[in-house]
Amino acid sequence: MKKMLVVDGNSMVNRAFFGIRPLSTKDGLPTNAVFGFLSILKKHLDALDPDYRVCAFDVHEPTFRHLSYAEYKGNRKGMPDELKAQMPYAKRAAAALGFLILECPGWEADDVIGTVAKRDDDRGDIETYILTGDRDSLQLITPATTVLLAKTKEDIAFTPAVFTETYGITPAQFVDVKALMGDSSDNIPGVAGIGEKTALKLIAEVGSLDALYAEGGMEGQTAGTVKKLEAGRESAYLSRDLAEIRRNAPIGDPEVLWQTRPVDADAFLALCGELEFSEIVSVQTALTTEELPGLDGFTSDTPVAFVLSGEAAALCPEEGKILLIRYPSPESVIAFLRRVPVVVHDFKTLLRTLHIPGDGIRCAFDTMLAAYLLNPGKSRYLLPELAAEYGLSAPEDPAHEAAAVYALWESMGEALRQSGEEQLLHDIEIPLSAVLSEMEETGFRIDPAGIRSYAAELQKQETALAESVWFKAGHTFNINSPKQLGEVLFDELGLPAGRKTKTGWSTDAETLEDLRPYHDIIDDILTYRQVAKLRGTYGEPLAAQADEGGRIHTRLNQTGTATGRLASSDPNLQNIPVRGELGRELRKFFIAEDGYLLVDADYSQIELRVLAALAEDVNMKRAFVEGEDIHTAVAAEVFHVDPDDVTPDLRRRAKAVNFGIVYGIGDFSLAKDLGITRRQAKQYIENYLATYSGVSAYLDKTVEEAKKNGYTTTLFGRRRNIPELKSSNRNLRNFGERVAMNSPIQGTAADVIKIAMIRVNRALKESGLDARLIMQVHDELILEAREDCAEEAGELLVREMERAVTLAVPLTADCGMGKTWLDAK
DNA sequence: ATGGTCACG
DNA sequence: ACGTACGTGACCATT
Repeated sequence: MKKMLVVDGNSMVNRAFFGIRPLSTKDGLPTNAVFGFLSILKKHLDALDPDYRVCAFDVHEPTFRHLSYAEYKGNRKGMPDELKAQMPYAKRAAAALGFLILECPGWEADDVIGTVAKRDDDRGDIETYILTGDRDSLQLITPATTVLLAKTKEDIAFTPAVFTETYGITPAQFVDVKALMGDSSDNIPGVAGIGEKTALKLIAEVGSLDALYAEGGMEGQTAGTVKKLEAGRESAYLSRDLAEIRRNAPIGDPEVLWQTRPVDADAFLALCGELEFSEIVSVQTALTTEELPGLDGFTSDTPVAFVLSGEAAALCPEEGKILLIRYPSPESVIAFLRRVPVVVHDFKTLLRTLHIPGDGIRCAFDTMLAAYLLNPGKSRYLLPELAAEYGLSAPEDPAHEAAAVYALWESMGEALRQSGEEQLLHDIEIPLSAVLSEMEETGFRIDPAGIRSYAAELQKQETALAESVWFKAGHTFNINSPKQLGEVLFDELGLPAGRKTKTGWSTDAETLEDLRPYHDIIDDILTYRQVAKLRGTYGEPLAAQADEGGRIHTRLNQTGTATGRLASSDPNLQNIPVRGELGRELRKFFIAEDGYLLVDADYSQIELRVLAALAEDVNMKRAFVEGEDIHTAVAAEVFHVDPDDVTPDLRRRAKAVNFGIVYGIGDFSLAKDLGITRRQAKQYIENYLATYSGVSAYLDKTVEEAKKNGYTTTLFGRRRNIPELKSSNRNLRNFGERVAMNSPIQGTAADVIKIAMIRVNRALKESGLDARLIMQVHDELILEAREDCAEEAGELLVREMERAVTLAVPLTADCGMGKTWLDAK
């Protein structure tokens, strides 16, 4: 759906005139109405971001088609000269902001607006928003037309539901109410003696003016009311004609309404100059020339707090000085960013908004990334909330946001020095944010048609499986509902129930696996689940998110995890199936551009290598230095066998132990994972910790320090607060201990690949190879490289990943390439 | 909005 | 006696 904003120009300029204290240029030209009108337009453009913009004006002073000029003058004061003088400027202002100006001689602005709204409604694919201060327009409300009624304090958005809630009638009935109650300001007589209350009550009860005046329509009304109605019948019908907004004004070619009009920065600038809106003009000039007038001592190496929001940019070069630029052209913003270092909140989004790479743009500080480093446990890092945390008042417009960013820069910079994370911000997170912006912008090509046919095949299987399940259950039910599924399995079929969840019996795959021997419905349910998951999560939704070029642009969230990892969303490309046969097929549809190849490299055992390095465990380091297979080496040690005698099963067990160590092991979970007794699991762990005593000592030390400090740190100083360690709840405390063991390992690995990404990106640009980074999956990086560059790009990729940091153990990366993600891995 | 389930590292 | 491996995001059903 497209959106259109239709503004009642006279009504809004009028409100601005009376609502804003007098202003004028030094020559005496009044400007307050234009200034206020601009603010109103800007506010609504920001809030609504409409595709089409129309502003209707009365051609002359409001006239009333049933009154002579003398009568009109008698009832309404003329427009003050101070307001009249501003009308041409108001029209120029609206035009500069991309509004189509509509004026229709002999027709009121209301009629023009009604006509526009009707044409939008007839087209059927436009949401229309009418901005006016005049309640008459409420009759124009439809499901697709909302009236934004301007009030002194706030606007009310009248949809049909809101209108009916407020008045007890439908928008279409409003004219009939007006016919009865009249409107003195519009010289609509109505029925003498009938006011708003009675009129609303009558129409709500009877339905319409016609019904009221029909045979028996006044039954049940008081004698007095009936008498007034009878006497005012003719006046009522005349009033209805007057009150009804006409929707056939000659406004010309309808297509003209549905054209998008860019903001005309030059015209806007010229207008602001004439009206001496100096604040706006001086800064606008600053962005388009080499100088920033009015900023003493401003050099181009001193960072300025910068906020780009909607259709305004704001600067704060020093405390107490804020500058607002309305509607700067993207070119001028980009030129500015190339000249002056900036302090921002969310650098990546700034780059994405402007669709530019980060090269040549100096980001001196990012308050969002700083806030994340100081406390990575939060779910969001919104500027107003951050400001509140640091005792600043809530910024309500871009200019004050810039002021808040500036103030936060000072206090957070200090906090970051205190926590030792300053380097992390400047050397890793900020440079990385520019890399992520480019990756998001580039996207990952998929084969939407391929995915759709894959999804259609899954759909067939899903339907067949559901029917089989229903047949075996004896009736249909929603297999996707754990509640209904539980009832079928455990109540009706009498299968033995296992674990409980908060809401009922568990039906997860692990539980169902144990039930396989009892009933052949289980097999179908498990397969159904698998197929439904693939179709529902990775089928149609993924295909639908591709752009015209077949590329999907995931969001790589840099502040989404407590450990320092990235998170991918909309869609999540970090959990595309790979483990299962059927799911892995999906990777065939993740492809390279024609003439290009995907180059995929992943770190080998990065978390265990990081653990060996952090723990300085000689035994484990030796295994990696000598290039041993770590799971085999651990199996040999823990199970006391010769490395040559390690069977695949022993290796599998050792692998599970290794995972357990990284996650903060417990014998219970290891036992469950391996299907062995708790006693045996305990023995495995003891053997492990005895063999790798450095790891054992390291984990103890890490937990101890975390308890003392309240946080853990990675090799590069990234912190994670762990308040759970102080909990009186033992489960929570245990959880805190596991987190303390895991976070430095997972977090350091995250630091390493982030450094690698920055290096890979830089090296690729310097090499001149036609290759670009397109995805990261925690220990894996994916490039898209032109076929003749792929080999070299792959070598570069592996080299930069392996050399990203120097640890006490070597880092190795394995590389593959192919047309599809499946082939490349 | 929350919980259950399941996809990934 | 108790609960029980780290980190994510999407979908569906239910409230």
